[in-house]
Amino acid sequence: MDQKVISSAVIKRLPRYHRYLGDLLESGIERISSNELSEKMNVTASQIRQDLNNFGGFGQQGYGYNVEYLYHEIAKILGIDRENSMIIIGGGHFGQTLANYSKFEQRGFVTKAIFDVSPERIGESVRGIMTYSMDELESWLAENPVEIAVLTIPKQAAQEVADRLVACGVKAIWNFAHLDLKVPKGVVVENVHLSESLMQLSYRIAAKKEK
Amino acid sequence: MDQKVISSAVIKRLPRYHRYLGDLLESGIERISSNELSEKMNVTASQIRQDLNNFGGFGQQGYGYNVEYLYHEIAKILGIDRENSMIIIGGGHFGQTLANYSKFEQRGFVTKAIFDVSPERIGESVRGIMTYSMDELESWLAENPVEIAVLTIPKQAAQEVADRLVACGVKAIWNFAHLDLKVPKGVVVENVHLSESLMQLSYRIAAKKEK
DNA sequence: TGATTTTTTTGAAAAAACTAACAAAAAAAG
DNA sequence: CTTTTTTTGTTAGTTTTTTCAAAAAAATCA
Repeated sequence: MDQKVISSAVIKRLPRYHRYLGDLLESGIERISSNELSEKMNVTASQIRQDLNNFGGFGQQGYGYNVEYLYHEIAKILGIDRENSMIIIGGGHFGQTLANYSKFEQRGFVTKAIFDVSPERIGESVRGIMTYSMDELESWLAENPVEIAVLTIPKQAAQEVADRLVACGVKAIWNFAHLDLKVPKGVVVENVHLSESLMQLSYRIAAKKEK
Repeated sequence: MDQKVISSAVIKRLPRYHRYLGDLLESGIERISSNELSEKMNVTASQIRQDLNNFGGFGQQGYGYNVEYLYHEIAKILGIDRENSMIIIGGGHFGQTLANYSKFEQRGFVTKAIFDVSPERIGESVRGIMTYSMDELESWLAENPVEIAVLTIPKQAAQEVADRLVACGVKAIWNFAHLDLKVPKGVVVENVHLSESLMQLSYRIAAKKEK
């Protein structure tokens, strides 16, 4: 029923609000006004208020926002107030690094398994997370449905694997492969293209030199 | 002299154009019109033409764009037509993974050294890239200036290290630490906040369920 | 209680991003 | 060599996003 579409510009800012509120929470600050927060975060107070009001009124006139409450409300909006289970496809350096990264777990993103094609990796485990053969993908997922599949495989294999994941009912892909995946409507893909990020940095270096 | 400021929305799209042109080049296609490209990339032809025209007229009426020429021109704009040297600060899993990733090298991003605080890592090497002590950072950089420093350290240490890097003349930081770095004007920072990316994915999963 | 603070909410203005349209140039066709 | 077609470069128009302003409401604080 909550049919209003929130612009992606707003969504992108939410995790940052959440982070700052987490920092405030840690330093024991109980309340904050949009004005104070705007100074810390270097955005306008108006934008903070408007962003938050997309989801409801979390503040109180004359008081501001309760840090802990707002922190948890944003977590709810972001869907990180519950467990999100993940599998990692691709047990190479990158996949293992992500499996190793315990910060994700603290946010509720729990990696359940790693899948890989190469026989020597199968059976290995990282922090207790087992590596299975890609052949077992379908049967494993049938028994253990997950929210998110993380793709850390070469782009040549990525589309085919994505198709298999979608066929197994996976509805969200965190894609590190350097291509644009084609998925049916209803499946969400979030891309992390590191080389593109690096190129943007490079552009800004180059652009500065020209001046 | 080239004082026109290009919007970051345009910059973000350039690497993607470059990638598609690279694919076309590999499949031996010599020319392409903005219309054909727009179909492949799922953007409007108008946007492609306008984006490119920010940097000059690379096409020809009645012909379209020469794939190879445009590919190299975009590379020039992005500053990836030359070597960009990097150091990685933080020799943990993530730092090592990035050092291992040879794709960056193919694009001209060459990692020269890794720096770390923990004694057991110092002296280790990844693909011939040596790990040095953080104590050696200043002296090493004095001898070997680099374009880009990659920060893959915990956020607690990140600002202090960034300050040291800036003091050594580093002008660009690729930041994986989960905080907003404060740097003087003239230093560029490109953030990769993986947990924020994951949260955006999580939001989209949660938002879909509500319908 | 009454003055003050600060959000909520609305509306409008300004800026940014995107799309559509078209003249001009080149290529292709006849 | 002329005409038609293609397709860019560029301008104008539209939509989206952001910023700004201000009234109303609610809570705080003295």
